[in-house]
Amino acid sequence: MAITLDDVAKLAGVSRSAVSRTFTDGASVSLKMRRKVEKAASELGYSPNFLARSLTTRRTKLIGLVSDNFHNPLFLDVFDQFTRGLQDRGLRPLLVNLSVETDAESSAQMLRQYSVDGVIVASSTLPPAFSKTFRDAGVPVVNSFGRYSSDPDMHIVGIDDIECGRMAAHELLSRDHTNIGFLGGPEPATSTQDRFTGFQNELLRHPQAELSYSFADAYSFDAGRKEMQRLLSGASHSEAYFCGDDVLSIGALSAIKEAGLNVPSDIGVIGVNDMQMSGWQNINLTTIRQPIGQIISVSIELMVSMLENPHRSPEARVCPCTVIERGTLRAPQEN
Amino acid sequence: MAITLDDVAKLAGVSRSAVSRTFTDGASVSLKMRRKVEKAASELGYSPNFLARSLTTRRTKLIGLVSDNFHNPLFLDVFDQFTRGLQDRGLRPLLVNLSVETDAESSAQMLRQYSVDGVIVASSTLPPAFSKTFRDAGVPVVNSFGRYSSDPDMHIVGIDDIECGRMAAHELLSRDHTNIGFLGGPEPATSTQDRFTGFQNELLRHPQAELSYSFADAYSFDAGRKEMQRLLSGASHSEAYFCGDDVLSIGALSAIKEAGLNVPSDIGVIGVNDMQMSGWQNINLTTIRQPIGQIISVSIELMVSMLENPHRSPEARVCPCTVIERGTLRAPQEN
DNA sequence: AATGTTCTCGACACCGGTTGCAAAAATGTC
DNA sequence: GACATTTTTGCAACCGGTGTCGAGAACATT
Repeated sequence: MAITLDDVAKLAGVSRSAVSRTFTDGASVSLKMRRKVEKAASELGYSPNFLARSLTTRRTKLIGLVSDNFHNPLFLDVFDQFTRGLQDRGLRPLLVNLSVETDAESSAQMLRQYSVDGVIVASSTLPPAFSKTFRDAGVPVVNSFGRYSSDPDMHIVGIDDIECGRMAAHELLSRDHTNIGFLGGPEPATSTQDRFTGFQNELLRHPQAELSYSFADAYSFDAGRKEMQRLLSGASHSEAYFCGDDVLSIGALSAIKEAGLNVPSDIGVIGVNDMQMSGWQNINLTTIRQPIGQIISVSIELMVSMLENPHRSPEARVCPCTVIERGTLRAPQEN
Repeated sequence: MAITLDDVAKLAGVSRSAVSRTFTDGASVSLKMRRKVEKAASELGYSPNFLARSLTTRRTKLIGLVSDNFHNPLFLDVFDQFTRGLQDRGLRPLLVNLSVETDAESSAQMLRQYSVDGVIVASSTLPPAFSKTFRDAGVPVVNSFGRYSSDPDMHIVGIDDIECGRMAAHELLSRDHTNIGFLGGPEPATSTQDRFTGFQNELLRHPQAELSYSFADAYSFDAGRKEMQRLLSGASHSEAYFCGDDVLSIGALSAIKEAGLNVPSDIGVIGVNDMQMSGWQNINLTTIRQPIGQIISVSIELMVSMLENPHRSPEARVCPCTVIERGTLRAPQEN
């Protein structure tokens, strides 16, 4: 069924090499030859087999795209932008879903068996050990949405979660809130820990502020709602909350409304991410934007540069967050 | 860097074929030989190169997963389930994003260049011509979320949109609504047309019902909100709307609330899809569930069976929708 | 016209595997 | 123990390409 190099060579009456050359750029072929081959090729509808080619070139243009975030609406955008960005550069995403308890180790091996040129790990929760598997196997890897380190042992692109926590604290303080809550994501996640650290540090500089904190057990609507329900049913709750992420915030907002309380007059909420939905008028969440577009384009840029120079030394790139002021936090106090 | 068959053969002191055989199941190797090879292989950390293998076996286990729905939150679930389902069967999804004006034709060619074993087109909006490219090239293809046909020329899995429209009409009628609106998705989409047809047909059977209709220009929150705003600003609006999909419905709900109207007492809304978010307590959308889990597992099942028997004749499988009663439609009338 | 350069092309070995075939080894039978 | 039968093994060709190398063609130089 499939048309091969030989078929074209035969039809054009030239050598196999000649055909190969007209299809690899930078090869020396005369115009006459190229014409002849191209004519034969288009007659037969030939196009080269990438996989066979990869055997000798050692380049597949396949990039493993690994994630375990298939439940956070933010990641639909992430996948959209990654796939488009990779496609634009002629790279092909081989998608790996590590959501469920798939064996990470075997996924890593599988990606190597497919000779991927590189791997992008898009997750804030996958253990660094996973990414290191690839680095150790000599496969370029960049960890997107990973934890910043001043001395990274692989490429990392993400935000500064400590700074992010600090920003949130600053926003709440600037609105004269003193009784402040932290409703974090899953406690073991480094992003949760770092955001808490930054948040707490900033509050400590303001002795009038009182901090209470707790954690949801997932980044999900239900987890946010459940935890906020728990908080509201207690003896007292804080005036304003920094929630671990937008989807958690939206769950919390739902619980607040159900309890008959008003946002932002009774309780304020600020989230993180600024996913699409947060801007919807019926949600209108004040949040800290994680610049996913930038994170992704930087990740791809790093990947591409590693493909050219695999021994590029690891870099950690941090992308700046910005506060998106909407309707779930009262207006800042005038001074 | 990479360890090859030869390395293992040399270390084990056996032939290349012997090594190959121990790694392809169903091959005849003695236990002794297998042990020897496995020992050498694990010492070197060898695992076979799938791509090289595919050259002779003509099987890559690569499945092209093509979609243009990277903005509908429903599809995060879709990707989650597709990737997991494929992985579970040892297949690897090569993701293709056709959201933007990427040339569909060239994407199809690229997938063939990567020798994918099959292609799953997950979209209700991509033209059938695209899927046919693969069929004509002899590549198994299944069109998920495609339009039902009684005499399909390729595998199609989806819902019966006409029936879906009918169900929506039935629900609205059973609540004694007479002044009824259809707020459809993009007009050219076959799903929009079919749902409208079914909806209209059912209403025609009830002469007291009055139908007005219009279309949003995308399946998006903004489009739904904008269109509902337009409807509400007009001279009169309907009592209840069947919206083309959930995200459209949520946009419409937002507009309704902004206009100071109450759901479901002033206006009722019913959507289609039942995505995660529709069940969130602060949205609580009454909707017609599209059984995506079933659609996906059937799609994968069909794909797998085509891999075994490529000339299986095309089937159209329709999965049943169900009404999910929540809070955006008033209670049915008692009889 | 003779010589030197630069291009272009084909032969051939290779990439990392699989597989048909025949020889060799193991097993069964009497 | 001799022979037939089955199983296991290695050889070599092949999958669809790439890339090096040397020969010959084309062109330039004197």
